Amino acid sequence: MVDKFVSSASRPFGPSLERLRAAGLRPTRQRLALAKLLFNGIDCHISAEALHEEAEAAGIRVSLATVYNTLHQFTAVGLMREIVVDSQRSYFDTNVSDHHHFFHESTSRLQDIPAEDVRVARLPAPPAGARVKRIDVIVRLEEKE
Amino acid sequence: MVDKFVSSASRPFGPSLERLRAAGLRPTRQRLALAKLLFNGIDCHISAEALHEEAEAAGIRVSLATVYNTLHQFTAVGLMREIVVDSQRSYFDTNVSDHHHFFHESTSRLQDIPAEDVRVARLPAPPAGARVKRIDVIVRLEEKE
DNA sequence: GTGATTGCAAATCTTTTGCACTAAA
DNA sequence: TTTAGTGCAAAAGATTTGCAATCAC
Repeated sequence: MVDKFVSSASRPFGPSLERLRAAGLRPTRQRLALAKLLFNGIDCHISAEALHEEAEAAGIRVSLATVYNTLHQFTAVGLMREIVVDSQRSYFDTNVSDHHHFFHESTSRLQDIPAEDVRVARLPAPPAGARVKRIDVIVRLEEKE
Repeated sequence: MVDKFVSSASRPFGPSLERLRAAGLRPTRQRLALAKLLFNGIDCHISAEALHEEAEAAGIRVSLATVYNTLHQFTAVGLMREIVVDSQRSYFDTNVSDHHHFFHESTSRLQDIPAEDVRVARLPAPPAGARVKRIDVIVRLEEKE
């Protein structure tokens, strides 16, 4: 088995492999396959169930438990982040840069709002002993009539 | 906001009964008891499970299913609102005025931020066909050091 | 009385866990 | 070989549902 890819010129598995290696995650078949689905250059917001279905549709054999594990691992190492908009289901976002979201409640679809497009001003100081970890702005949308 | 207690002398069941009637909800024993726990003048953020425990501690006999029903009914008629901060558990807020939240992740505790203390500026226009239903700002806090 | 409301237990749904098995290093 | 990672099925929580019993009006 080839265990070293010396140059980026020959990347039979694409950049996903290096991405996982750089994050300290062992590049297993399942992680590589999911990474390829997720980090294809298009920012995506997805639930575990949806990713599992997408994987099956792509002919990738992964268990749902592994999809959950993988999404949480990717989140833990900063490759993704979790978005909390629905108390029944978790969504994960491949865009880890500072930004916010529109949430279409009727379709449960998420859409990015660049950080520059929102200014959160005059925020009171956090209570003593606490530090701001992140500010989430969720603009909930409903259908117009 | 506190003027509801002014003429409580003439209201044998307190303001809860009228509050329910005004909302078009039949004032059953369970709804009245939960309303009294919830609308005591202090804004509170609570989960269904926690309210159920609080009710039991107060000697009120209510099933958890009824607590869920009641919280959703109160929310539907505008007496409360749901706050989504944790994908595993729902929180309900007795403060239905426009405001935002600090969320202490280590303790799962919520704290109000008055609307005046946050300015969300330069928000892009919502996509066509959609209307802004609400803007939620959640300031996630972690413990310092 | 009549229809709304409740309790209870079972069902559902999402997410996690335990453990034997497989695969990366 | 050695240990991390995986699948599977079962478990765990949170929430909902179905239906007979009960309550408000």
